[in-house]
Amino acid sequence: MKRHYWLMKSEPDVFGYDHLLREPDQTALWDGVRNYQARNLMREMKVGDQALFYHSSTRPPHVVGVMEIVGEAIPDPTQFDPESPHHDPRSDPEDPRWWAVSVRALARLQNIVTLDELKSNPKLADMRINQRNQRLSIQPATRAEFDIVLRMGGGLEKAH
DNA sequence: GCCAACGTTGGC
DNA sequence: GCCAACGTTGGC
Repeated sequence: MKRHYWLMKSEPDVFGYDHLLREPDQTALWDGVRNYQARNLMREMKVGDQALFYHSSTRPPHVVGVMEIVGEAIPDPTQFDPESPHHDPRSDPEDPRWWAVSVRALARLQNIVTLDELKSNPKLADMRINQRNQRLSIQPATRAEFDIVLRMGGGLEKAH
């Protein structure tokens, strides 16, 4: 079965790579996604897929590490939680609107790869983040792009 | 804090 | 179905 590759954004102040490392088993539900395109992409994810963890809304924006998809999409529980900032009162529990995958931290990059570096590498010109629709919080990547970013980051750190 | 890009909502 | 108004994202 073919493994697919992704880029997933999160604000480090809200939920960064360090937060993921502190979770039990370094595993968390990627909840709170409230964009249909991003949701649809999450529903395509399979166990074993890998994703770049991208820190947005920070200076400089950058790729920080790599995650593995360890659980396919389930209904995002935060949509039904009135206390959650992601609560969606219009979502029907019988037909949930929002879904979330489980991710596990694999390893940090030796060095972060900044958005500027992603932009200035001609081999990454086709990456979504360098194009229209760049704001999508979940983006597909090719294996080649994934590998290039890892190389730009000096490879992965040894397991934590 | 600004604002461009883009998505969603809802009146018509 | 159109599109204006409004909301969100996220780099700068």
